[in-house]
Amino acid sequence: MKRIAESTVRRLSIYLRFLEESENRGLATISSQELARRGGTTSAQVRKDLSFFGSFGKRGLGYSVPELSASLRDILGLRRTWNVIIVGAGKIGTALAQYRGFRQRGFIVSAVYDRDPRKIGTVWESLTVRDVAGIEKDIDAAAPDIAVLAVPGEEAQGIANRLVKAGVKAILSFAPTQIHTPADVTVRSVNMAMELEGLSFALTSRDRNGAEDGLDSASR
Amino acid sequence: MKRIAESTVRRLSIYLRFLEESENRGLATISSQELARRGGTTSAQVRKDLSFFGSFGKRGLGYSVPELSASLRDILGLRRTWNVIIVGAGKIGTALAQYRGFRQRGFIVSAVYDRDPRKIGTVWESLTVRDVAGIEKDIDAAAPDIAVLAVPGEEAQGIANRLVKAGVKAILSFAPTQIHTPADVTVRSVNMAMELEGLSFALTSRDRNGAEDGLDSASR
DNA sequence: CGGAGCTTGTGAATTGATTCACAAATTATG
DNA sequence: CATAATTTGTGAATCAATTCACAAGCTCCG
Ligand SMILES: NC(=O)c1ccc[n+]([C@@H]2O[C@H](COP(=O)([O-])OP(=O)(O)OC[C@H]3O[C@@H](n4cnc5c(N)ncnc54)[C@H](O)[C@@H]3O)[C@@H](O)[C@H]2O)c1
Ligand SMILES: NC(=O)c1ccc[n+]([C@@H]2O[C@H](COP(=O)([O-])OP(=O)(O)OC[C@H]3O[C@@H](n4cnc5c(N)ncnc54)[C@H](O)[C@@H]3O)[C@@H](O)[C@H]2O)c1
Repeated sequence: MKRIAESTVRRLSIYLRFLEESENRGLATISSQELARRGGTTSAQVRKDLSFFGSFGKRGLGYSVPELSASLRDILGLRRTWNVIIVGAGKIGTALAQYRGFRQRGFIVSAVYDRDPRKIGTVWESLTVRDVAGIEKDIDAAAPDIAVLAVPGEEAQGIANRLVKAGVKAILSFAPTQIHTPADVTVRSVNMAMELEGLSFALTSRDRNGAEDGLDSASR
Repeated sequence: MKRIAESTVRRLSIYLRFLEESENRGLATISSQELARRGGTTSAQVRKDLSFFGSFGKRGLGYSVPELSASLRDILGLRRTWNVIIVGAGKIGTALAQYRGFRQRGFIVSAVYDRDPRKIGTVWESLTVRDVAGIEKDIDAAAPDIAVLAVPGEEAQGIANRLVKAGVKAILSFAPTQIHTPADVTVRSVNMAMELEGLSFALTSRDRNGAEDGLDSASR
């Protein structure tokens, strides 16, 4: 099977979100053009993205909203639920653990870990913060699919190593440092400082170059 | 001036973070190779990225850590501080407002807004949550550089419109919806559900294709 | 039923990003 | 000081992603 670009996968997520919204509004069909308009891309891009996985539309008509929704959920692996653990019960870990958007899409937070004795044992909505010392044993027993890293930057690589050794194959990191893992472990990272620096760069270079040098109008 | 790719700017941020770490450890020089190893890329990529902005190294020796740090801060617009406001004093807005990493890099949160009367007026570390109704007046007076959007998805576009109208030129959104703005406003978005879906896709397609189809070993 | 009007799916062309590869510059060494 | 060992900076080549452009399929309407 062809290798799918990360940018394509990101767009599929965007299309799916808009499709679900359209589904709720009772819309029956949608064109690549409309999908593109809302997703900040072009209709050719939408069709090309979908074409990697098959042929989902009807010429002259567009795509059936419920069918394309279902196909995208299938492609993205969202027909099942995923068992997620969070390491680091700090400010960001807490926000994530309580975020309803995850559960709605099938990402079930099953455990939260920390190393601070003052946090271990505290309870948030049916989740008890556990001691990170026992994480390997827990991973062995429960085989979580995805681990979210919400520990300070200096700790992140060390925890990632432990997670990988214990068998975790997918990591979402919020640490502002690069995480290195073997090739069979997928890592995504969200680096908020980097995003702000991207804005700082854009604002600065806009000024430097005098006239507006307009980047995209829709967010990536 | 040449248009700089977003991927290049992201990598510059990564290089800078590692350079600052090296600076703290007292390292005097560093090679493109070492920078690449830590940043999860190649030495040619590092040199190419830097070459868009000038020539910073010494052949045979590498780059002076403090000089390259300073140049990158300059390029990224980090010699000044930036005035940041946060809209939405919920779970994620709270975490962000208290995050020390932002201030350390010169992003100063000057105000937080919400529309919930129970939240308006509450104080977090010297910041009082203000009523979003008055945000236009405040923007007029204080001209914040960057607005962080931490409101529910349904509210995000509406707030973005108000911000743009009031003159904001850079937005960092955490809403899981696409934000559309005129071309002279830069938007970055952090969509955590999308990141998890990317992991779901990777795990699923790995399974589907039997053998490992290894993506990158270093996070993007 | 036939033609006008859309819209998909997809090779081909184009644009963009990364990697290669090597001359030029510098340091280290004997 | 000459030679070996590094490492940068950058055109050229390659690889990847996006856009173009159009044949083919479907609907709708008279
Ligand atoms: N708070 C934010 O808004 C924000 C924004 C961007 C990035 N981040 C990043 O997210 C990470 C967490 O940030 P935070 O603000 O939540 O920090 P925090 O200090 O509030 O929380 C970190 C938590 O991790 C725990 N911890 C530390 N080492 C650990 C270990 N080895 N094992 C298990 N738990 C450990 C600490 O006890 C603490 O509870 C950091 O890397 C930070 O840079 C946070
Ligand atoms: N909590 C998380 O970990 C998390 C993770 C990913 C994404 N997000 C996204 O971040 C956003 C905020 O999430 P949250 O979990 O903090 O939600 P939340 O409900 O805790 O907070 C949202 C806040 O926005 C305020 N608000 C609503 N409409 C407003 C308006 N028009 N003007 C000003 N304030 C308004 C609400 O009063 C509330 O305080 C959402 O879009 C969510 O999808 C959150």
